[in-house]
Parts: sequence; C-alpha cells; structure tokens
Amino acid sequence: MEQLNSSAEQSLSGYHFNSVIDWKELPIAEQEFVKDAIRVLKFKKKAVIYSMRENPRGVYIIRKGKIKIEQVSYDGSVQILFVYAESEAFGFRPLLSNELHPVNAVALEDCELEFIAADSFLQLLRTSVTLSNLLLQSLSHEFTVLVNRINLFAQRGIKERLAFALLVLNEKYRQPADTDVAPEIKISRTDLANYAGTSLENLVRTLKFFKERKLVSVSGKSIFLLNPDALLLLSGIQ
Amino acid sequence: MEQLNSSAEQSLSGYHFNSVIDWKELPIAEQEFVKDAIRVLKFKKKAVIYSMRENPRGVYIIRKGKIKIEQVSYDGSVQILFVYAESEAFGFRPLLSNELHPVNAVALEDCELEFIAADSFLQLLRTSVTLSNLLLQSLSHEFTVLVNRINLFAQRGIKERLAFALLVLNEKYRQPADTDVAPEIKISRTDLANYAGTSLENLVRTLKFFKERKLVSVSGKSIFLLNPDALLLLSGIQ
DNA sequence: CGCCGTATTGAGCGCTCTCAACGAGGGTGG
DNA sequence: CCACCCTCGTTGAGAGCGCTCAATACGGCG
Repeated sequence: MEQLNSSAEQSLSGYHFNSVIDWKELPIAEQEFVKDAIRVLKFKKKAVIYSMRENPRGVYIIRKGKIKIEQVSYDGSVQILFVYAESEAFGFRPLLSNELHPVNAVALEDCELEFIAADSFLQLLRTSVTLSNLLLQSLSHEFTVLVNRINLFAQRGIKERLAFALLVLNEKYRQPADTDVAPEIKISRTDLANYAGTSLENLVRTLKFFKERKLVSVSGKSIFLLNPDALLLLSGIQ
Repeated sequence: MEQLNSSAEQSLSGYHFNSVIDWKELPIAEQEFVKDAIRVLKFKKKAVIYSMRENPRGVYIIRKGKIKIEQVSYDGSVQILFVYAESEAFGFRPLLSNELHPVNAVALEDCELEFIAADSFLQLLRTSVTLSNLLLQSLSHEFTVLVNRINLFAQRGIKERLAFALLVLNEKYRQPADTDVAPEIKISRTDLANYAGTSLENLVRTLKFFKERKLVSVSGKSIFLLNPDALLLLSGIQ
C-alpha cells in the first residue's frame, strides 16, 4: 500500500499544491519581524474566517485544523476549491492583486490560525526579495495546478473527478509522521460532493461504486483509500 | 451597444486577464537589458510554439497575432485554456516554478513574437524587485480568474460556458482603437468548442440558439456579439 | 468538376441532475 | 429513559442535457 501511495503522490504533483510559505528561508531579521507580527486566532468548526467580497485583512497560516475555500453562486450552489491543512497559508492573494476576496474561507474543524495583518505582510514583501521569490514560485506552481483542474472539470465525468478529489484529500489528511498508514479522510458527504463538483446523491452513488470495487472503505464519516493507484488510473489524470 | 459592452467588460474582470508585463514600469537600465535580450520570432498559423512536457525556453510576448494555450489529454480530447493577443506574455510560468510546460502553445494566426531566453529573464528577475512585484500582482489576479473559471466549468451548463467564452474572446479580438465597434471573433468552430469545453456539434447547436435569439450574428467563421449584456446574464457570472 | 476539410443537422443513448421517500444517528426535552 | 426531532446519509425513479454516431451541406482549392 505504501509504495502505491507514493506513486500516486508523485503523479499528483501537477494537480495538487501545499500552499506553504517557508519562513525559514527568510533572513533572520525578517523571521523576527514575522514572529513579532503574528497573532493567534481560534475558530470553531464551521466558523467563517472571511467571506466573498470582503476586503482581505491579512495572511492566515494554519497551526492546527483544516479549512475549506469555497465559492457560492447567486443560485446557492457551492463549489469547494481547496482544502488547506496544517502549516499552509491562505488569504493573501487578493492582497497582492488589490482585489476583494473571491471566495469564503470556513473552518472544517476547530482551528488555530496564525494571523499577520495586511500592512505588516505588505511591508515585509516590499523589502524582502526572498519572500517575493518564494511567493512567485508558489503562485506559478499553483497556476499549473489550477490549469490542470480546469481541464479535469471541463472534460471528465464524476467518477474521475471524485477519484481525483479523494487522492488530493488523502494527502491533505495524511498525518505528518504517518507516511505508512492510510489517512482517515473525515469530511461530510455534502462537502465532498461540493469539492468533486457534483450533487450529494450522485456523490453517494459514486462512493458506493468505489466501495463495491474495494477502492475505498467507509466507516461512518471517514473514508480510507484502499487502492490509490487504481483511483489514479480511474481519474485519468496521467 | 457600446455602453453595454463596457458594462460587460467590467463584470468580466474577475473572469478574464490580460497577461501583460508592463516593461515601462521597470527602471531604465532594466528596460535596456530587456531590449538587448529580445529576439523576434515568426510563426505561421497552426505552428506549435512549444509543447507539453518540454522544458520552458523563455518568455514570449506577442507583437502581432494570437495564440492559444491548450491541453491535450491521453484520450485525445483538447481543452483550450486561454487565448492570448497582442502585447500579452506567456510561457514564463513554468520557468518560475521550475517545471515542464503543462500545455501546448499554438499560433491561431500568423504571429510575430518577441522572445527572451530563460537565463536572461531569470537573471533580470533575480535583481529586479519591480519585476517581481509586477509578476506577483499579475499571478495573484490570474489565480482569482482561474478559481472563478473552475467554478464555471464545474457548475454551469454549455449555454453559460459558451456565453462566457464569447465575452472573453470579444475582449481578446477587440482592436485597440475600436472600442466602439463590435469585434470580429474569427475562430474555428472546433477551437471554440474546445475553449467552451464541449463537443463540436453541441457548440454549433448552442451557437444557433444564440443566433435565433439575436445575441450573436455569424458570417462565415466570424462571430459578432449583438447583445453582450444578455450574454452576461446568460453566463450567470454576475 | 471533384475533393477535402469544415460546418450543420438529426437521432438515439447514457450520464448526471432533480425530486421524493426512507433510514440512521445524535442531541434535546419531557 | 425514552420519544421526538433534526440533520445527515442512502436509495429509487424519471427527466433532461450533452455526448456520440451518422448523414448531409458548404466552401475553398487544385
């Protein structure tokens, strides 16, 4: 299982990103600046961290918990775009392009977030070439990922999209030390449906299809991938 | 018509980008560096500028003509992701994130491109804070655009996707001086289908639907938008 | 004039959505 | 402690959208 996992992981690289800003790469002085600027915020499960059309207030870095980034359309349909896990940063992009938030950020679990206010972050950015380059590199990679995802949504059916969604979530829910254990993907059916871009009913049916073929196992709200390689094949992303 | 056009244009901002690097914002010395680094390349219609899985060779800026960025899946299906027009830059993102090209770039018309080799571009980037910031701003905006497009493809039907596609192309095909004339969108049905993410036959049918409702007019391969505002409503992106 | 690539139209099928009913589980108040 | 409710999950049936296959029309070019 573990070897299979890692092969799936590799093929995913163009389809998945960790939005991590590695502060350790900054000069010491700048690291100190960051350390001083950080405040810690706590959010309960389902709490809204920010909403669409708000002004961005700063950068958030996840210390503990997971959050979802979603977009709600005028007709009420919800699309979950990303799930961020420990040590990932979010909320800063509209700061850079001077726009309003295009999405909601909502806590999937109880969360502890580090927060750096917009002015501190932008002040640092103006002076730090290293930070600029880190962000550039990260944004460029994410561009590739998003392009691949557009293709996925434009061209692929639900089985493929769900297979893909599960593979990505499998990485997000992996515990740092547990590379050799199948992660426990703990997410509501509704959220999973909105992430895969389908209806709740269809999601349940497709999940059942996967279960019958021993690709996943389900116990309560938790999903475990039994055969990531087969899912990768199914997702048709290679 | 013109007022309608400009209102559509505004609402499109979160769904559309001009990938322009404004060299004029750089210090004079850097502008000179760029000027010396540029070579001019010519490509015939349908010529491939670069292909998926190739190493990125440098930055291209369009002096004349239009190009399409497309992704081809293992099953042969093609998704056109962007169309770039005069003065837009492309091909540099995988340079920044040190990846292979995830897409093909193909000339839609006979083209004249300015080319800056990878090492020159990266050398400039290492020293130029202004360039870093320009790119950061641009990439962040594009991130927003892509996020919105994922939503579009994941949640919307063909009418909506085509309406949206036409609105974006309308901007791409607009002549610089002609803000008061409906642009002539000159693109093959197949390309348009691949851009809207549907089959050729379905595209033709949907286009006919638009024609019958006086939303567009067609003469040969050229399409003119008669009622951008109605298309905007139809696309449901407001 | 005939050929080839492109565009258009029709018919039938399969996937996915919606609507609707039912089941399971957890929390709350009587 | 149990009955109830409320949310979440599951299953079934039917409708509609969009796809594929196939046939026909159009238009430029040799």
